[in-house]
Amino acid sequence: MRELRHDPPGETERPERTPLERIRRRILLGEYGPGEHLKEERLARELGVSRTPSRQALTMLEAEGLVRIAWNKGAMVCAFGAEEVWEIYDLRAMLEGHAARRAATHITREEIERLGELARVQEGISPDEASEREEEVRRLVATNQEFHGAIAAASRNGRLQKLLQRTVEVPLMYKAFFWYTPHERAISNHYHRQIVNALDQRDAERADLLMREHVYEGRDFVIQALKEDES
Amino acid sequence: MRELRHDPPGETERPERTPLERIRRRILLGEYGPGEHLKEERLARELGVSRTPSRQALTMLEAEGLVRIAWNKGAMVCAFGAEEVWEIYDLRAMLEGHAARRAATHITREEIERLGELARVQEGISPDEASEREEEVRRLVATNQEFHGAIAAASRNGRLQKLLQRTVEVPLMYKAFFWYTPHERAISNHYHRQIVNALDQRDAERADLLMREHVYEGRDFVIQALKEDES
DNA sequence: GGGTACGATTGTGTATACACTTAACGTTGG
DNA sequence: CCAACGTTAAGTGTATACACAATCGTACCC
Repeated sequence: MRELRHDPPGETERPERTPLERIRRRILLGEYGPGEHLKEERLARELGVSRTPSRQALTMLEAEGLVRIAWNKGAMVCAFGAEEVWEIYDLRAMLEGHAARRAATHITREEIERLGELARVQEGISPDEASEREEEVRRLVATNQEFHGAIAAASRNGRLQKLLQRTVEVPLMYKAFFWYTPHERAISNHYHRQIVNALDQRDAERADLLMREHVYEGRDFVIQALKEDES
Repeated sequence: MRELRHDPPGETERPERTPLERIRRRILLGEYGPGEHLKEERLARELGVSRTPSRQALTMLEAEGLVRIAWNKGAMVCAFGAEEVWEIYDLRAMLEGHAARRAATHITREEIERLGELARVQEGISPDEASEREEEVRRLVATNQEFHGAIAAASRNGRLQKLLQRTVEVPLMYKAFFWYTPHERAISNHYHRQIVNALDQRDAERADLLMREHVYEGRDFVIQALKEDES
């Protein structure tokens, strides 16, 4: 049963990500639903490792706020109610606004270029493309993440960057884009462009303002969709 | 060698805290200095457990930002330069200001009473008491922590509360209170009182403002002391 | 018939065993 | 003398073993 060499014969590199990343991904994609009990042994089996790394991954995921671990009971995927989602966006708006403010004074010209490019790319991802909706949303999420991630990086505050990663990554964010109508996408794209402009003009105050409002509008939309879903 | 019962004979309860708490405490108290390599086996020995829990504690401490773990190299206690401490206080001011702002609308009368009491207690802890300086500072830190913790709790945002815990505890490594002169203590106490007043009057804007300034002044002092220490 | 106590099952918490990596040191050849 | 290499010691990463806790079902007693 036990593998003497950790790599199975014929598979020299490790193309798969770490257990942590794989479990996180499954949670964010909804493969492990809210409230689901994540048993260490099952995870270990599914990832092809032993309980030790799977357990460690769960520990890290708890620190990230994606699962809750109760003593002698194990880990369960966090379920967020409307109230809690509101709070998370509240935090996110503040943190990301602050990041944008700092970015205005620290960001380089190349980074601004990149942000502009990302904004344009995202505008180019429209429903009338020939791709599947699933794939389209996936690209939308990826582009959006890189945009916001780049601003976090430009804040030049490593801790803020980490905090943001952990605050922004919530399962709902993935679903949110599914619900976006062309109108909402256009508005979102508008804010992205305006934010790039503000950064380009080194206008910290306005970058902060725009980012906060951008996040707030995202919140409004998610909350609304959530409440419709609950009722 | 192996203990069949986890409690050694004669020691029925477990008065000591979990490995995580104990290691964290030692880091914050400076028993494990900045940059020190925390080897899993040594920690395990010192805590009287095996490598498994000690390793898990280190994983959590990394999530808290007190320790950095490099692959196949292990954990080392984070060392913060003046630049990084500045950034941490930057975050703390924003987060704690936000918490105060939210607290102004959510806090109960009993909590306000408690805050007032804590402020008074802290004012009562003065150098001319008959206690030792070590003990005096310990009580100062405890009271101060409870004050700020109570406001975080009153923000009614669990996530914000957790973020604050992790952001606030870092500067404690620098034992700022040891350096506080009577004058600085008086100023700090003044802000505490003013914050309680603002909360009592449900003045969110002012609570935010006061808290931010309070933190900024703490930062100035720590940074100054840090730079004098470096030179 | 229902509630309780007990046992079996399942799952977590911790200890230990072993593979693999890193680095530290000593050795040898230039 | 030093540089390159092999060897060894120390430390991390992972698998497995086993003790303990929780949970659930069942049988027994009232």
